[in-house]
Amino acid sequence: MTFQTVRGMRDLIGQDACIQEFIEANFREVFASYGYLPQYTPAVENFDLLAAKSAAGEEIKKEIYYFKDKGDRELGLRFDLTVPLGRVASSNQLKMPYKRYQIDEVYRYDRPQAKRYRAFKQADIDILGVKGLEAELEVMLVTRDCFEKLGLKPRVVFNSRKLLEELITSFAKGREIEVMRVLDKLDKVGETDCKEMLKEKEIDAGIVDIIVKNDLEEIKGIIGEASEGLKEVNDFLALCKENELDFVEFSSALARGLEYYTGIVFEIKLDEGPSVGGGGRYDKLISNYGGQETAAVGISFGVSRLYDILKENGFKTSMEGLFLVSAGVPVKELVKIGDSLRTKGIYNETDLNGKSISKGFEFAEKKGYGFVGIIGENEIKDKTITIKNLKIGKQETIELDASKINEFLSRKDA
RNA sequence: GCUGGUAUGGUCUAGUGGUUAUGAUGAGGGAUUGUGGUUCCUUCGACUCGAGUUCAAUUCUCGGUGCCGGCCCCA
Repeated sequence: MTFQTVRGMRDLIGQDACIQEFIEANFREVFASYGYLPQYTPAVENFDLLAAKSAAGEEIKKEIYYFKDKGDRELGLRFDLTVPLGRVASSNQLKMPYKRYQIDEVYRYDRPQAKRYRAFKQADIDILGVKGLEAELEVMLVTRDCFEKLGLKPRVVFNSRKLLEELITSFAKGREIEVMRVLDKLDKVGETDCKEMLKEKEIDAGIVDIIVKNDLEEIKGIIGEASEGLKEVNDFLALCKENELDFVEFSSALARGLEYYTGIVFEIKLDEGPSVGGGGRYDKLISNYGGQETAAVGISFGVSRLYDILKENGFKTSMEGLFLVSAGVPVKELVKIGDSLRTKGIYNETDLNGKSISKGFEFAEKKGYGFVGIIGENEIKDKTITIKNLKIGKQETIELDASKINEFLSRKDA
């Protein structure tokens, strides 16, 4: 009898876990370089918080993991990292602007499909207390840096919730949410089906033509020059241009599912597959949770999906440092040498089982080491170490000295 | 929540209404006691679960569950 992971959840083992760590480590570095601080919140929240109207909306409510504890309290697992942040911000006096990142697992009870899991990791950054579009801009800069670190080219499409709402209002007043849902699917189902869906709801399908053209001049003609949403979009486009963020583009079709957004919304895409991140401005969430009215912009990157993509691309992580094998000397001697190297900053792993040299090589290779250090009687006697570069097969016996070893390890070839 | 397909060791796979259910790969141990990803030996390890049909079910039927997709929704 063995046990499986629960539906829609998975283990990451060995090098697979290293790939995810690689993503997270790079993101942390980028976040830190902009002054974001880490934040931890529990996976379990009160159900009321998660289900609050201003947070989830009816659709995602169905996806909340819900349960009662032994004290009959109604609880749920977080479905994103923004709602917990909203709780934190509404119940603490944070120094503004407050910038934090959180890389954590979130849970959604939906049907597992391609790149869709019930437990998945997000890396989320948020800026609280900044009303200007500079917050949105910074979020784009962070996005650029994060994807660059992973060697991926993102495409960010954005829209303004305000603009979209104004536009829809002029076609179908009072049914904004419904129409938004349909338009959001434009990419997927195409123009004709989209119109068909609107006709079924007895809504003027003319809006689809406007959306497809994606022409801001034409939109201006409909919602008027004074439109707040329009200004927002134009200003943000100008900012992106100034900063050479050419991966950011306007799309009047983008809506996004979560209901807390109030301004600019983003979605991050790659050439293929579902989106790998998204976010936007949500200036009302914190006050809806009983806090002060607080401007807020955030974005989250889908770590689990990015993991899938790196994995599909054949990405491999490698082990830093050396794997130490013994050529006839007791393992405890190796442990001592390894220990002293480590205090000098050289990462190393000792073959604790003291297997044969050939087994040691095989093990090191499979685990992803680039170098094997061999210690035998000669090396002990001369205070040296023989290091072999596994990739090119060359080896050298050098002094047991941190700088000499580092020099060898940093040599790429020859 | 709706819907299609599928289910054999960790992974990939052969096969069958009836003896001990293939093969590969993998993992553990060993053969070569200072040089790897080669070879050889050895060990470990599977018919998704339940009900039904049947003398007999891994095999056929139905249902549950998982997995792979599509819709809804979404990172």
